Amino acid sequence: MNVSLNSRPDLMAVLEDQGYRTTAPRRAIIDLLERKEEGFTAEEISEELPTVGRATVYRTIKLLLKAGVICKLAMMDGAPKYSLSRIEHHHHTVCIRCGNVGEFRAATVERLLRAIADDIPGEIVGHRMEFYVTCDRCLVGVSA
Amino acid sequence: MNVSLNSRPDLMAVLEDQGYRTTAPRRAIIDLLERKEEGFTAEEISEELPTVGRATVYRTIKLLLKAGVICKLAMMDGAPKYSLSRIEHHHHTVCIRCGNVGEFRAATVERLLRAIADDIPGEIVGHRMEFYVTCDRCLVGVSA
DNA sequence: ATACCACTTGATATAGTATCTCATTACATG
DNA sequence: CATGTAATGAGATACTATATCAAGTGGTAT
Repeated sequence: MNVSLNSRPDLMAVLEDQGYRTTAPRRAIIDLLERKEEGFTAEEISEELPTVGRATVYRTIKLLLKAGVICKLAMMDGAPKYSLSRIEHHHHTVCIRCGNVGEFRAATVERLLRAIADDIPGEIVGHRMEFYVTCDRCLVGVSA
Repeated sequence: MNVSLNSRPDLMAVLEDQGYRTTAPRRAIIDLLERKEEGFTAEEISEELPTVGRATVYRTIKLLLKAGVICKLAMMDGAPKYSLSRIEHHHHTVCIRCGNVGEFRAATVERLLRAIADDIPGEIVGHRMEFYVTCDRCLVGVSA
């Protein structure tokens, strides 16, 4: 068995566990996503899979979002982008130059989130946190 | 002089300082915004000012955003909302039930932001942070 | 194998947010 | 108060996403 070759969860299996059927379009979308290492847009997926309807692309993305295996995040200008979730609870860095998405998981953030709950009136049900950066690669590119 | 009656900056004056003209549509929009205590959408403003063109509403909002006197934030589902900036560097709480927007400024957040810069590769140029809550008023309403 | 039927799909229309175009209007300066 | 430029409004357009609904398909029980 080659399961251990890839530590990422099989996205299709995740959907199956939730009772969704394995269909050709979903396979195609998921196969493509699993090869995207650095974030993607819905339109990009749709364009790269001309045989799959746009609605199906958006529907599948939404299923994966609900399952928690991908994240939706916002570029600095608010434009949406998606990213595979590789680690448990994390946040994102987005390069404002090349658009690449990174994940990080800082213990300080976890502590902050707990501490902040006391400062905020009401009951926290979720949060959103993104850091916009110029990534190392782009920093080099600029000076080159 | 009644300047001290209101600690908020005069939004029109802010735009004037940047070289923008004082026009009737801008006055109307800004007068309305200054009475909005809990966040607003662009469409809402447009509907409440039928005599002002939608494009002008969006244009003016964009000017105020650039000037930093209002903030654009995202509801949990990604829907955009705007809010007057009352305090210097702050973040937002958004009630997922009633949509009201709150501001908070936690010292812990400031410390986090500085600490996290070391954990993140590249150069941080901005961030986004929103907390989704059920506000006290809605918590009460639920149990009532 | 095969028939069944609910789940899925794709094409299209539609919704929501926002910007662009460009002829017309109006501000503020001289 | 004439003038030039900034600003406006109406409508077209872009972009992200969802709704609709007839047609197709996957998984299950024969």
